[in-house]
Amino acid sequence: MENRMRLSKAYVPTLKEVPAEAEVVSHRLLLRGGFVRQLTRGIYTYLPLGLKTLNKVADIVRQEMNRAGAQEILMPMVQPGDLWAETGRWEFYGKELLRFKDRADRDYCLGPTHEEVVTDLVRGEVRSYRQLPLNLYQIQTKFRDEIRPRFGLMRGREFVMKDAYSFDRDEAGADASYRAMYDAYCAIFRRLGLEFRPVEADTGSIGGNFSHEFMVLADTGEDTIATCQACEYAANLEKAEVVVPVDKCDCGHDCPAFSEIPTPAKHTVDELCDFLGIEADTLIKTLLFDVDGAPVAAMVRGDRELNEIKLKNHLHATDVKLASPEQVVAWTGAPVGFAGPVGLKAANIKIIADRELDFECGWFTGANKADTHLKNVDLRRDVKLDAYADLRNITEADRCPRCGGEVKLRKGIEVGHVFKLGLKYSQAMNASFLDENGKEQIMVMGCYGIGVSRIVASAIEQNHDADGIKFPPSIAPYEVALLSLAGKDPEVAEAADKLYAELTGMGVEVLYDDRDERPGSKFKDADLMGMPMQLVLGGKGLKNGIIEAKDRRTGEKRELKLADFAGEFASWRRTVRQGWGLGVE
RNA sequence: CGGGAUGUGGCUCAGUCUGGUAGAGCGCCGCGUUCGGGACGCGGAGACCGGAGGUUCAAAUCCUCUCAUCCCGACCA
Repeated sequence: MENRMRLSKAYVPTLKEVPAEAEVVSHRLLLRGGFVRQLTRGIYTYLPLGLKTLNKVADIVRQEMNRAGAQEILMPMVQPGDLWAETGRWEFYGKELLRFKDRADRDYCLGPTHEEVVTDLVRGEVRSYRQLPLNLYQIQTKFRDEIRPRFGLMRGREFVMKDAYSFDRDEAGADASYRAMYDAYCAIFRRLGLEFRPVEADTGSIGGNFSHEFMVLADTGEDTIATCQACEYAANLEKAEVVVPVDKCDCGHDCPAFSEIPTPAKHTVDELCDFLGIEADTLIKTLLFDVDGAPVAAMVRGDRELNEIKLKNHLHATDVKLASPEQVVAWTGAPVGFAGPVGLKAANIKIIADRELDFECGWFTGANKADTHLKNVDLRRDVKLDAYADLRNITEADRCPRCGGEVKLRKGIEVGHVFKLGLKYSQAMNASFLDENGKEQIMVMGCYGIGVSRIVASAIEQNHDADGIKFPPSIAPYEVALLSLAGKDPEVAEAADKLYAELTGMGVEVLYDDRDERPGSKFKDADLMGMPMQLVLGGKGLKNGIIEAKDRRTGEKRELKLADFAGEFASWRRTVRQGWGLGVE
């Protein structure tokens, strides 16, 4: 890879003003810094600087994947429809799958992921247990016709992804493959210089015992993760288990019989609390769901958030959606806002309560009657429940499910996901092999994704300031920005040229701002583009035999002696990299 | 898919309500003066105002349709 560039000759169109279409920070800075340009919604061109960074991320991913024993391949982006029919996904994948026909009217799609293609590849070639395990990966452009692409590179329709697929002879082998990928991912994100957390994640429709997401921590992230302050536990909010202290109940379940209270037009928890002068944690909210076509009432305390994923998993359901107002009327006999567990109308409606509701009584609930609620409800006494379950989101007031430590909620951006596929695809597509006994076995699969282009965006979301990007040294397009403030002074220009040559000779990647611009523009552009180290050579400095060095991350400046440039630079470089948690490579 | 908003030189915007034939700043080209945190002067190039149709003597402006882009939502009773 070319490791240097003169800015005077480079296609790096920086923008002084913020393009109107960009809302989030990474998108704005990528446009302003001349890294990308948008072609159409969710689809971007990578300009030289953007591509440089993208490739650096890809290289780190590639090196660690290879180190972990995976082998790189490149599969086609265009895939035949009948392959997708084999796994049933031609039917189920939905509109994210961009479909089209060729001249012979055959069905094709643009690959949003490659389980079908890779399984087809492997089933054709692998016959014996001796050929397993196998881990194949690629770094490739994916296309998903997202409902709503947004945030620039963060959620594009076309994006670069590393996807790996492992094939093992049995569960134990699959576990080992999974572990190897988990470790490789940790190594990757450490080398990228990003603050990240592997978190336990919901396995979604794929199923399987466990799955981890790799989250880059950033306040602008769309995901919420719960992390323990004491142990290693971290989980996606949708997965994080809530532990209820069992000694909490001291009410004796001896409250008086429930009775109706009039609550005219009080539909929401807030309205009800204001009206009755009570706290939200003394009432139960009852949410009605259409679960695979059947009615379900789910209850959580008034101040809690119901977690739909937990509900879905508890019921082993495939489709959970909030009931429509019509369904609510049909099932409860009351308009929306007055549902409660006592006397629910719908036949065979399932009633599920969050676990913590078991430890108190005297609840306020809806009465299944317009403008009416109940007080003094005791779930044990008054309701026939189908189950208690962990249904709500964890909060910072809860304790770690592993060690009881303090839990903090943080925002993150999902940049990697590892999970076990089991037999889902290998069975559907008959990817089998013969074991030692000559017996046919189905391969056990795993799949492992990293959003390469999303990493670029999330690195910026995590590391920026008002002036621009602060790239970690490992993925900055160039490690050093060398600014020549020569003006008309040929001596400075000459000295800067020499430094440029010297640095590249030392194997340092340099972006050399040799443009005929005023110093202010160069400073602004350098800060914007985010190279971690800035070297500024001006007339005064040259006279005094020094060059100014600025750490973009901290803003800290120091002066390096030109007489011992190589030595002083090397030591400064070490300092800067250490600040990023990186060694010298 | 529902809601909201916006399309005017490369970029950011004004002009639209109240029709009269297009403006500013930045950027770009030339010359000169400048040169350590986005300089200044003079001269210049660049837009059939997203597209189509309509109303009108006359449309960036009014009407209809359409295309594109952005934001919010598509779960908390």
